[in-house]
Amino acid sequence: MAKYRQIYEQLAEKMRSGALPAESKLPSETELMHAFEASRGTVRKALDLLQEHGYVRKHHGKGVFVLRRDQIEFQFNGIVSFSEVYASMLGRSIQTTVASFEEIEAPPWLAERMNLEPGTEMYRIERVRNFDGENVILDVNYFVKDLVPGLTEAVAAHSIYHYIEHELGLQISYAKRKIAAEDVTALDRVRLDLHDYEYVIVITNDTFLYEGRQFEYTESRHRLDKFQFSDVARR
Amino acid sequence: MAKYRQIYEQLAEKMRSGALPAESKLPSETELMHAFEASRGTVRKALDLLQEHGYVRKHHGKGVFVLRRDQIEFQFNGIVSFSEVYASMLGRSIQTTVASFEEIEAPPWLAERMNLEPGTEMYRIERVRNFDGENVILDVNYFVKDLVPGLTEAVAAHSIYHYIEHELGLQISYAKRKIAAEDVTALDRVRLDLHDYEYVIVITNDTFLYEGRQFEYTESRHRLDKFQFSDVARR
DNA sequence: CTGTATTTGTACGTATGTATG
DNA sequence: ACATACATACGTACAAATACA
Repeated sequence: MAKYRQIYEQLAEKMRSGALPAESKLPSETELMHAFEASRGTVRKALDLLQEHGYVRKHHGKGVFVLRRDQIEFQFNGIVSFSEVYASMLGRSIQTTVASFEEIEAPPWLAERMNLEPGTEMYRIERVRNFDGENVILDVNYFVKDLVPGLTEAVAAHSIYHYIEHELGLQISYAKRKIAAEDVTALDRVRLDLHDYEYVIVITNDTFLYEGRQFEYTESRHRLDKFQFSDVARR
Repeated sequence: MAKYRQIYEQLAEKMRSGALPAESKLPSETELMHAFEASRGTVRKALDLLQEHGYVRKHHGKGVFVLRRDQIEFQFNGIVSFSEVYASMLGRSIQTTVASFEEIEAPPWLAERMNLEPGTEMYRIERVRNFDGENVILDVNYFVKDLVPGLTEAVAAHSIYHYIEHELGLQISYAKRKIAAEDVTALDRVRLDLHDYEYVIVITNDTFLYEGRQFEYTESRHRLDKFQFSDVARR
């Protein structure tokens, strides 16, 4: 692992364990240089990463300060699937059914979007989230088969992310999300209890591994009235 | 402005204008060094920023490639005000008009939400964003007068965040945001060109100063078809 | 398949600027 | 005025991934 990542990990671990408590000031860059036997640029790169990930805040001329932990954890929620976050927010349970589970070759639009070879083998999964007796969310997942081998319908019914991280031991790095309203499609009408709604809120999700390779593309399609998203942003 | 930011701006502008089209490869770091008369580290810092903001994707050993970038997009990495997001999007006509500017006492629902004394003095501002000749976004801002003194209609027409940070020197710390669809209100019908849309996407925003005091509550109401939100979630 | 050139990634060292106390 | 701490910028060297002859 790169040196600046090692420094990042060690400092992050100290913050999580409480050895570096919230509100406290980190040692200066010069001190960290000596402590880790690294150049200042390398130390700075680790600190930049910590700030980007919400662990610390740098103040020109003052120092680097540890942020409160609750905000960090909130950030962690961000990468988990929306339906799960949504469920925990409402304190109710959502029932998931796997509506479709296929192995396909990547269609051209997806291959281009994910920067894959045409014809790459993929899993395509449709899952419906039922809340209070109504189907309100449709998740369509595409996974690269090579990167996420051994996916089954049983896993899909449980938690795919848990499988990826704990069973396969893959490290998820980041996800790009986009939220927008779209016209209802024929598939939406089949899978969801739409009533008279003509639009759905669509969350597209491109998820990347630590090495920067994209292993997933997902569309999460929500009925308008059952959609809610919240987060905390920092300067 | 820092040199790496200038390089960032110039490259970003070329991508927005199409001089550097999507999918194309940027000149190598060495070429950019000579073109901008900068060191490689400086060029790299600009490229890192471009990647962080979703303009490009760097590929080890291959090069740096321009990503697709469609319609109106909210780049929500951190707290960003409207004019900051769209300042860069010149060439597409976006105009802001202040539709209403009042000094009021905090209504009960707001006092409770912001944890204020009943009757706290506030500014209430309505601003309409016109995109390609249509009014598509309505912002309703509430500011605590004591914390943001001297706000005027002229400031509101320009950039309130710029005023708060640079003129008043206040430190914004974090913002809680929520996004949901809501029924169109009478006010929406007055201010926006809604066509037949019966719903708007509403982003509510509670913004806090560094000491933890809330100074702002804002509702940003978007016409369905002109709403897009994107961000990057990291582990 | 093999070496070579190209391109980005990491790391180090140094110098100077800017904000804070 | 002075010291401290972070920000920017330059230069150099080597490693790692990729492309190509």
